[in-house]
Amino acid sequence: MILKSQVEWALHCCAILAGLPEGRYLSTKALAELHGLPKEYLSKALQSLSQASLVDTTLGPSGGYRLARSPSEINFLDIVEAVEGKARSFTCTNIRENNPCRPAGYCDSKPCAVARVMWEADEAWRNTLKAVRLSDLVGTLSEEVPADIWQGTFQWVLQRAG
Amino acid sequence: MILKSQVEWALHCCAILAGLPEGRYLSTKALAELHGLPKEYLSKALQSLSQASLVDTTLGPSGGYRLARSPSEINFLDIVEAVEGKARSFTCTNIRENNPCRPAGYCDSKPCAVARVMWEADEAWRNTLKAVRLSDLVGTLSEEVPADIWQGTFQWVLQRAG
DNA sequence: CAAATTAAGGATATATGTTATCCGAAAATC
DNA sequence: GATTTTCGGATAACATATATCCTTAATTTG
Repeated sequence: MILKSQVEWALHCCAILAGLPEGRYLSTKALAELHGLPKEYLSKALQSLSQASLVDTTLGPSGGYRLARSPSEINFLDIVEAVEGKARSFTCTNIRENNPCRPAGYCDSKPCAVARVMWEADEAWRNTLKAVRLSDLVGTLSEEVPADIWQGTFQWVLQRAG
Repeated sequence: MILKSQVEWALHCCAILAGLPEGRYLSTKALAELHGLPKEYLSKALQSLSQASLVDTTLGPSGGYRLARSPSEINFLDIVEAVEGKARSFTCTNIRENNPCRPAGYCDSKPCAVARVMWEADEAWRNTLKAVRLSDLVGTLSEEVPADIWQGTFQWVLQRAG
């Protein structure tokens, strides 16, 4: 059970977009350069964010991406689900139905007890992600990343933001 | 991020083994028939349980698998990790190191803030699984599965247990 | 208006992982 | 000695993840 690397990419890109001044856009090219990622493939992750309405886009030179909402209104789960999908990590194939001792046509009233536990764990995972906002991440980063790197990065970004 | 179907299989098999009388073994063949699963491939899942010391095995006719510990001493996480591995679902590739604004040779004091959140969610998932014991599952099943199916199944099993 | 730049999306290729099957070896039972 | 079992290795089919390339349409810049 492994998340796509695109999840990591999308989270880091959103952290950068969160620090972008109002009304400005940052291109795939700049985001790819900043993180050392393959531009064309990173583009797919950003398209996922766009389809999930987490970011706005605009075309042409000076075009690119910006957050569609305030960083305090976007949480980790939003971003993870945009890239990874909303499907649960455990899928129940109802193998209890294959039990040769079951009467033909018997119908279960509840979902399988095994699946219920696995889904509960899945929900705990999602709730943890939902509880952390993008603004929290930015707060942590601005505290932990040395000031010169932090400021230098956004200076670098602003030179490339349309 | 999707768990292998072997996780589902292993959990259901353990639930059956939990109901096996002291000292008796159940074969891959019987477990595969009971759940309608490919015998050879199910065997791999059971081998994982064996390598994790969750089950004991014995060879020859009347051989097979039994739990190595009491059902109250085995939890969901034990079984899931035996099949799926203990690796975290999110792997941090440290893309912050690719930031062109970082001074050469700069070393981070803490793991990436993005990774820490993802790992926290992973731990919440694991803690939920750890909190549910195999004995809890058996308790739920014995309440919810109609008595005739429940008893019929273990009668079927006992005819095949060595 | 023309040229350059951008996001979006389709097509394709490669690598990796999951799902499965088959076989041989060693051990236990009968 | 014949049968049954677990265990491990080898292999193949299939799905998914990763990555690249190309076309199209929209937008900005000159």
